[in-house]
Amino acid sequence: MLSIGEFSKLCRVSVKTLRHYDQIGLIKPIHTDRQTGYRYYEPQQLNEMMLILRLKSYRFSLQEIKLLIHTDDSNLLLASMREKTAEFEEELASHARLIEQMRNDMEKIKRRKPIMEMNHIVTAEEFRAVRLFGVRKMMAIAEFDAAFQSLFGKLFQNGMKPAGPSYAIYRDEENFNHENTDIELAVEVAQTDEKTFLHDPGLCCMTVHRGSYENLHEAYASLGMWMQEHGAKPNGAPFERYRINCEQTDNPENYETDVYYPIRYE
Amino acid sequence: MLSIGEFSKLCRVSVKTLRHYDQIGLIKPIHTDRQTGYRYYEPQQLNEMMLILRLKSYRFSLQEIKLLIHTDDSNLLLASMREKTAEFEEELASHARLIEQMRNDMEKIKRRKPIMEMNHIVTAEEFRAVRLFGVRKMMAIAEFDAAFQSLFGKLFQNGMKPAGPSYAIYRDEENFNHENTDIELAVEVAQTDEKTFLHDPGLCCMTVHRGSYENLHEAYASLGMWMQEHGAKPNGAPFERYRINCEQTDNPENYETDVYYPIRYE
DNA sequence: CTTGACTCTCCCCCTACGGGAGCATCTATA
DNA sequence: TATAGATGCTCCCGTAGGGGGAGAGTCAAG
Repeated sequence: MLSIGEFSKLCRVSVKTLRHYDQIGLIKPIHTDRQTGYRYYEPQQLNEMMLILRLKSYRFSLQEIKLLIHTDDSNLLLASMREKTAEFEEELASHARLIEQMRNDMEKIKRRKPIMEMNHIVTAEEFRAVRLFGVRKMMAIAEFDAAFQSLFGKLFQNGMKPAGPSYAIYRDEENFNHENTDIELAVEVAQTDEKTFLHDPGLCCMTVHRGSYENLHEAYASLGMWMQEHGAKPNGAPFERYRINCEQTDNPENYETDVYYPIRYE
Repeated sequence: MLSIGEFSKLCRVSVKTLRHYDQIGLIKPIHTDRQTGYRYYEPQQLNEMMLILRLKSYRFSLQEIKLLIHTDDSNLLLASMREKTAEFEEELASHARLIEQMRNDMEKIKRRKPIMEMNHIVTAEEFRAVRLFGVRKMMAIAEFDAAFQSLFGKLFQNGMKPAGPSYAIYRDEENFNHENTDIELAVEVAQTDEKTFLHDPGLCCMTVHRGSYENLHEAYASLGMWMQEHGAKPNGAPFERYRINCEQTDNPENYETDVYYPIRYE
């Protein structure tokens, strides 16, 4: 039997953390004195603790770890780990891009140039109406991939085929919210039936965004500045057209996205 | 002049976030109505907001960003960014190692083997006393690199030379604490003067840990299990000897660290 | 039997916001 | 111009993963 302090030293985890893990039921001491509340651990629990630490290093949340170690379903563990490795690999790529961008920015700083120079070219145009098939729901930007998958599934179920690029329309006229926005994902189709709709926002300002989606807000900022300069006012739901995306290229640096904002003049 | 909602849509940042940034003084609206408290932004502030978002994507905290954008010292910005890129690169490498380990673990799961198998070989030995030159202070594990730099600086200032590997001695006999532990970093020397001390912990159990330091706690857990099995009790400050570290190899997978825990028998 | 080390619970703190209540204000339309 | 509905305000609470510290109780060695 080890006191919490001894156990703490052997597993290199702070006493605070051990008490926290006890509280949330992640790892409870073998014995807790009813009178004094003192926690006593067994050396065997070091193994369990090491597993917890390893899963933590894999970025599982404590709740996830709790689930994973208290079940015997090795398939669940396997599936979760596959998911995490995929996340890590994704992050590996995005970190590499980020480092590249940081080097770029540092060069700019050395040359006394501002990091952020809005170099999006903005134009105004009457948007040529398109016929779209879409799904609309509350979602986060991170769910786009899955939502597009499901969209294409439904598309084929309905016997349709894509006839052009896909779109995201930001229907949310209220607060913009990163985690829970009212978004319609859609794709151009040739058919005209009751499951499709005509997307006809009218006069828009637009710009082309090249590169990964991480800097997409800069396109919106450019549109905002342009509207200010030209006395235009927002007029409806902005939308994005993914002209070159993961379907066309593996390298996010080559993505091309058209960003549109419907406008009106007072 | 843009209301907070309009500004929010143009910079793709939630209203909540904008109010938060106002509150902490990161970006304040150009005009705030004294009567109503309504916030009004200028489109020019989109530029500032984009800079904030970019720095945020570089993992600066909001406080750091506040400092960086409200100073004109481009050297500070440059230095901070260099630091961050270094961090990202470090993370890139550690992520790659992590992915490798996850693949390994997944293989083990598929073969129905437990992920954590304590395969450290533990032995007991009388530690051969060594003469060390060290600095002792409260620090975090993350500060080791810098602290060792400073240690070697002092070493040379005192006209000494390293005569063996370096050590970390965990003096903290109280709570183990990740962020603030009482640690003595030291290096073997040949001289015997009042600035050096004899490190003579006596009987110890020890094990060799191979690989990066991320899994070092497993070595401690192994020592803990061994002590349990052999009826030994902890007896003083545990310490690590870095036999093969970044000085000898570039690949953390090849690191070799001796982990010692002084013991006594009751 | 004392003393110092250890442990307990409880409460507040951190980051970077999100949710929601309750109320005020703005603006487009009738 | 009246009014409804959209938008805005402040205030309070919650999150994850603990850290810091107060105040009180407990354990073990001399």
